[in-house]
Amino acid sequence: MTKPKPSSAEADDRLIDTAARLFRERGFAATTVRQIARAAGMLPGSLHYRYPTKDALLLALMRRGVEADLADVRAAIATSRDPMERLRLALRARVRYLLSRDAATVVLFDWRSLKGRSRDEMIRLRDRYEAFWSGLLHEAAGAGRLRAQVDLSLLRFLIFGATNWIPMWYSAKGSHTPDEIADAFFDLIANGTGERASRSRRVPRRELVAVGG
Amino acid sequence: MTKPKPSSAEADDRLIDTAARLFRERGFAATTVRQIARAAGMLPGSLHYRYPTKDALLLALMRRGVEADLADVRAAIATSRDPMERLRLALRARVRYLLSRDAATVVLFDWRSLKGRSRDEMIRLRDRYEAFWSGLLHEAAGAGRLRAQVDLSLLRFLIFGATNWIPMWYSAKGSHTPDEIADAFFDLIANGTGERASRSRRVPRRELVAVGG
Amino acid sequence: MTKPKPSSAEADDRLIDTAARLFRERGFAATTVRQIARAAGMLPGSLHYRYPTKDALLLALMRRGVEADLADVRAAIATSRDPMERLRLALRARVRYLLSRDAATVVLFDWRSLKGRSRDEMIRLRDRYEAFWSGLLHEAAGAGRLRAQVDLSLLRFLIFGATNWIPMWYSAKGSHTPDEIADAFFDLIANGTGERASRSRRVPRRELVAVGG
Amino acid sequence: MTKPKPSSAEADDRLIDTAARLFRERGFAATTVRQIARAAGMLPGSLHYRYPTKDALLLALMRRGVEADLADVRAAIATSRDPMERLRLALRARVRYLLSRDAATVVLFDWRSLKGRSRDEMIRLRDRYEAFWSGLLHEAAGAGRLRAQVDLSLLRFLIFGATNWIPMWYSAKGSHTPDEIADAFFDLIANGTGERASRSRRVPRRELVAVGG
DNA sequence: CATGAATGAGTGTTCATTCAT
DNA sequence: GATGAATGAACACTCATTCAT
Repeated sequence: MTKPKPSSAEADDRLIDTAARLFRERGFAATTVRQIARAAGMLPGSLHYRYPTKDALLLALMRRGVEADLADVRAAIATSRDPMERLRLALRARVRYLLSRDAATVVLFDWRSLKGRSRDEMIRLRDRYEAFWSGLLHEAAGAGRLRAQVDLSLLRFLIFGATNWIPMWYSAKGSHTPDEIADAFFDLIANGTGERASRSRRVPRRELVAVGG
Repeated sequence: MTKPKPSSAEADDRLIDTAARLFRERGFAATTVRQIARAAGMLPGSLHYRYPTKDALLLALMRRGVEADLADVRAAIATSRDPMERLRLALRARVRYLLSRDAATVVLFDWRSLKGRSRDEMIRLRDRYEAFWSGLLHEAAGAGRLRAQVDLSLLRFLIFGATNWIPMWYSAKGSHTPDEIADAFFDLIANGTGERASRSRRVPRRELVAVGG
Repeated sequence: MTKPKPSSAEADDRLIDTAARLFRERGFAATTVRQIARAAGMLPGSLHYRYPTKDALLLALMRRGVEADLADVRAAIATSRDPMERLRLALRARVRYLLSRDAATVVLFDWRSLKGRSRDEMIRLRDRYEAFWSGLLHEAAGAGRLRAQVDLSLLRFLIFGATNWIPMWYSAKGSHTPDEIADAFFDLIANGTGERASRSRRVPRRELVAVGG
Repeated sequence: MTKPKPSSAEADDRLIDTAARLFRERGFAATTVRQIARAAGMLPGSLHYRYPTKDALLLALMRRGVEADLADVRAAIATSRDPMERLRLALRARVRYLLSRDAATVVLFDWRSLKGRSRDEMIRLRDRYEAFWSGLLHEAAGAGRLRAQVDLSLLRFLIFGATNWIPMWYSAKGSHTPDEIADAFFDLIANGTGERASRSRRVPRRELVAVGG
């Protein structure tokens, strides 16, 4: 029941995935269409048959990326109604996504390569994505789960920065799983680095100590 | 008493600064030497007279960058002996540096463009820089100023990620100064997002217990 | 029945022939790929599509040259079994070849432009070619057709030098055909410039005998 | 009594000699003025101070070369009045000259690099040189020392070719001195390769007689 | 007189893109 | 529909030459 010939959609996927991998490894500008075509088992002409320009390929790749990202995160948080839990789940999904999809890294680091309308579109998508996370944070703040002094905008930037940077140092051979990293970051951001007990001077606060565990 | 002609060192600086700006704006691979030369008010030949290759220019630019960075941070923390204060001052210096020097961003995002020995050298410099920050964190941990459970390595990655990402969203016209951003990040990381007072005052805060689960 | 479009092989030949002509006229280093491309009716990009570098074009051109050379000479001598006749036929073929193929002159005068492996390969081919001629000379010497005192190595160098230099002065409008030149050279080398009759008839002619001493 | 500073003439000589060596090793077009200047211990500007263009340097070098050549050969033959001996001495001087002066090889192989008037001048000098050798050969022919059938023009080309090619294979570590090579060539050309004794002894050897036409 | 920093036209080469098949 | 040979504009870089000092 396998298809005798790769369907158009299959070849498209292969192209997108190959391009995403190469763009992540070397950057968009430093990757040639020949390299992509060869790695995908075709010739430059065939690549351009599917995507008229290199820019179009990048845009297609990024579009898929951000859509899948948002879908993943939305699906992840659907299982809980608790604002902080939803944040934690969103963070987990985000980190998992960043580390499993080459396109994610490409979206983060190569959006400068887009020009004109493509660029505008990606900025629009990024804004939508940020708005979604802002929503999550406001949810938590509105429920009184964040200190009043916290600047939600800066908090979002901190979370984005910390997570977006993970692909720069993460190694699959390292000692942490994506979920462990996400949880550790969440704990650090939620509870801070300070010794709670000493600061509040009071009782042990076991439950909080347990959090990062 | 100004020099009637740009000295060699001045022309060098102008070149480095111009290149850093363009590399930050468009990326190393997407910037042509002609663009750099023209923006610096010279011709391609003159650029190559000073830096034999585009790669050499990138390396020179990065070398200056990391050296100035470490020097700035070291100078900033010298005014205090309190580990947490030193961390806060280091963070301030780091953020100020990232936002004032184009080369800083280039070091972060274009090190992949280096090859061979240049790449090795930059990795060595980066490791030295990370070791310095590790030292700062261990200092604080050793003084009992960080919760024992905190993974210092992940903490460092969180700090690096959050700060390294600032140039991606910072706007000089925005409402925060670099120091305010640094302090806000420091506060978030040190104290977390949770309500301190309410926590010690109120009921068990189950939701937080659940978080780490 | 002519092909409506130049086949790939035809374009290759045209390129090689054009390059050979220009290299012979101006030398390899003094010829630009643009000149070659234009003379062959194409653009620089098309030239590099067939030969990745200027060096590769030179090597390909030389390879063809030496192979055709040796093949021509081998074919020419196959019609005789007399060692001296074979030498004469080889010389004729060699001269004809030198004057009909631009690549021959390029091989002689531009091999210094090759580097690394290409150079090694050409030196290997040249050695093979010289060994072939050494064989022809030893054949003649072994058959007692050369004076015993003749240094075969120097004789070969004399023959090579005299013939290799022909393209430097030969003009198609001149009064000698390639075969006439070859035969004249052969005669001079085989019989010398001296008066045969007088020598065999008369007294010792010491002075001449002494000359070669 | 040594000069404290290199005189203008000394620097000129050093420049010419260095350029001659490099041109011989790599060819004129493949040698840069920077390489020449550096090898001569100066900077490009200083080189151009003495010779306005690279072409002018080549011309100066060649001029010196051909003049010294003719002077050497003329001096060498002055010691004898016997036409054949004079030829032998001229050949010796020519070979010695070719192997001791880089400029000699440059004159032979890089005259194509000259353009316009420089080229015309060198051709004029070359013609004068050839005329001188033609004179030597006519002298010998007029004295009845060459077979009547010998084409003096082709004989001259043979001699020039054989000798001009010597720098291509000569090695100072080889087993022959320049004079030995010259004498061997002279002997071969004067007496040929054939067995004198056998020729006069045996039957006609028609085939060989026929060869020279 | 001599220099060496600076030049800009030109080099070999790359590469996204096209188009005849 | 899909290919791959061919394109030409643009690239990083070279180098003979200039000129202010």
